[in-house]
Amino acid sequence: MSANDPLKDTELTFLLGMAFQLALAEFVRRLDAEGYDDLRPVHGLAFQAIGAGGITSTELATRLGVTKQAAGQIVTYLEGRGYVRRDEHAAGGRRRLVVLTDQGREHLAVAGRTLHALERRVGAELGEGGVDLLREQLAVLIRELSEGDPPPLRPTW
Amino acid sequence: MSANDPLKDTELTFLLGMAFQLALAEFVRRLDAEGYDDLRPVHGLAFQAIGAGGITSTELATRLGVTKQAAGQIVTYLEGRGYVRRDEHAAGGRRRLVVLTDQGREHLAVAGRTLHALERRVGAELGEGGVDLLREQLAVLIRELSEGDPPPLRPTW
DNA sequence: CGCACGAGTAAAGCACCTTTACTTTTGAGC
DNA sequence: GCTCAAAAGTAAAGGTGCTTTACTCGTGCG
Repeated sequence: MSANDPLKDTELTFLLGMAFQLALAEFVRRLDAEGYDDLRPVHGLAFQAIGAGGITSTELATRLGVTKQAAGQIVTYLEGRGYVRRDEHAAGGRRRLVVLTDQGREHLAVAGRTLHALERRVGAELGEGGVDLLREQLAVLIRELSEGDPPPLRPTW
Repeated sequence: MSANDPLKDTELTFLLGMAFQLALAEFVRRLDAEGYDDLRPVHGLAFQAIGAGGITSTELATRLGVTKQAAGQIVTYLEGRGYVRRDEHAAGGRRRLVVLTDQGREHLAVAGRTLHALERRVGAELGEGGVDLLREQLAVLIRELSEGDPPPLRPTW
């Protein structure tokens, strides 16, 4: 019943954790190999959140589920590395719009390709429905537990 | 295509992360409500790893993917709280066998019930195949990315 | 009986986030 | 126009929890 497959006895919550950490570790490992060894996992989330349109530090903080000071530190780090820039914000005020530099956009593209390659690799092993079915199931779970808007993806437990 | 459902545009890796963190947060929230507010997520993993048979600190360290010092600190904390005990180890040496106390076993039982309730709640929302299909897909993903034995579930990214 | 090895412990270091406290800019109400 | 609350951002210290470095203890092998 169990001796031959420890995963059978592992709680769903922990299966999710293992799957996440393995996927993330593989993602970071590949990026390291591409020369992005100055970026931590949380930076990947930041890049996704900044995206094409830019974002304010405070909004980034919300998306990452951390304080705005922490978000500010992350932005400063990425700025120092040349991945992002603090521009004027159209809405004025004290606001600054954090946008990707060319280098940042390039990284985002590489990260996207890497994640998609990973997804394809996993999809090839999944049975019928493939990765789309898994995605849909995860979406159902997320909607059920978050009761509405997508939750922040915090860098620590 | 996307404006109405941000999850559609979210990378699989990050969906896994959100699902994991939501499930874990709900788990901890329920345990808090039951009076276990002295326990952090990593302790849940420790309880699972110690289980019925006990474990050594070093083995626990491996399972959690941390140093043995960190594992020792966790054990000391749980010991101080009355959840575990350091017994003699049958194999002798400097080894100590970390085992659950009655209080620890009770917590493990409560945690198990809580996780199963969570799993049922999610399962009710999932379509055909239900939670078993999701578990199997996650197992496939984990086996693919870990190439063999189940990976540690580290407390930080 | 000497010694390497593995378990465990101790203490300092450090990474990364939070807390507390402040400044700057805007806009709404009187 | 002036006041002031609200929100963005910044600064600096604090804290948690892990790692690093370095050690001790017990065993078994030669």
